[in-house]
Amino acid sequence: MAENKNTAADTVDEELKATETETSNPDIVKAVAEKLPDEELLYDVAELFKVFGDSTRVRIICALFESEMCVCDIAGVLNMTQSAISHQLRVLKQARLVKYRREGKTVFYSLADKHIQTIFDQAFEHIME
Amino acid sequence: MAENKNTAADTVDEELKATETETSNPDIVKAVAEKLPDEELLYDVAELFKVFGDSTRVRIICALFESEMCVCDIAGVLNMTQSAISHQLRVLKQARLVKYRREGKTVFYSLADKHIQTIFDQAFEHIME
DNA sequence: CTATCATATGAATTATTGTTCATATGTATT
DNA sequence: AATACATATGAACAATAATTCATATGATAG
Repeated sequence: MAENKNTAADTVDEELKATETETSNPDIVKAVAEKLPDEELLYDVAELFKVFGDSTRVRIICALFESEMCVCDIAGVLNMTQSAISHQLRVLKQARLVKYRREGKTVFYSLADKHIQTIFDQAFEHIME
Repeated sequence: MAENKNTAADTVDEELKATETETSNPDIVKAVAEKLPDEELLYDVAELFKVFGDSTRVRIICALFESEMCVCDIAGVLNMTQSAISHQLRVLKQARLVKYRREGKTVFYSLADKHIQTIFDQAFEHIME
C-alpha cells in the first residue's frame, strides 16, 4: 500500500518518514531539527528538571538556600523521616546538586552550585507572573 | 515508653515531633522552617519542573524556541507520532507554557513566556558547568 | 570490644506518567 | 451532506519513582 505523496524531488531526503501524518512544511521541519541541541544534552536537561520536579526535593533545596544542614535537621524542617530524606539526598547527590562534609557522626549537606538559585528564582518569578 | 529527652523548657514547642530521630539543632530547624516559602508555592515550583522533566517536552520546548509550529511539524521534528505530541502539548498547555492559534485545520503552538528561555539557558549552563 | 547514634541502603508497595491504539472532534472542500 | 485532513482524547499498558520498613554501615564514647 504505502500511499505515496512525494510529487516532486524524490531523490532528496534521508529518512524523514516514521510519522504517519505528513509534515506540512518539510523545510522548516528539517531546519528546526538541525538546530536542536544534541540529543544527549536535551536528555541531561530533562534529567536535571526531573530532579527538581519533586516537592520534597524542592523543599530540601530551598531549606539549603538558608543554611547547610545535617540530615536529621532537614528531616526536622520538612517533618519527614530520616530515611525518606536520605533517599532524596542521594538523588540530589547523584545529580551533583548538593555536596556534603562529614563531621563526626553527622553529615552536613549544602548546595553545590550557584546556578541552582538562579534557576529557582526564575521559576518563582514565572509562577508569580 | 516514649523516651523523654526534653531536659529544659518543656513548655515551648508546638508539634516538632513526628520524626523518629531528634533534630540536633531545634533553633535552626525552626528558623529555616519558618523561612521556607509557602507550601503551595513550593508545590507549584515542583509541578513546573516536573513538566520540564521529560525529554519529549524538553525537545518540544526547544523546537518552539526556533519558531512557532503546528502539531504535525513538531511530530516531524521529533520523529514521533502525532498522538504522543498532542498529549504532551496538552500537558504544556495546562501548565500555561505554550499558547496556540488556529488557522483552518491546523493549530500552531508557541511558547507563552520569556521566563522559559531564561530557565533553560541557566539549566544548559549548569550542565555544561 | 560493645553500645549508641547519625546516616545509608535494599526490598516492597503504591502512585504517577508516557506512549500506543482506536476513535472522536472540528474545519474545510466538494 | 459526505469526505478528507489536522488535532484531541480516552483507555490500557509498561515503566518509573517516592515512601516505608527493616537493616546495614560508619563513627564516637565508654
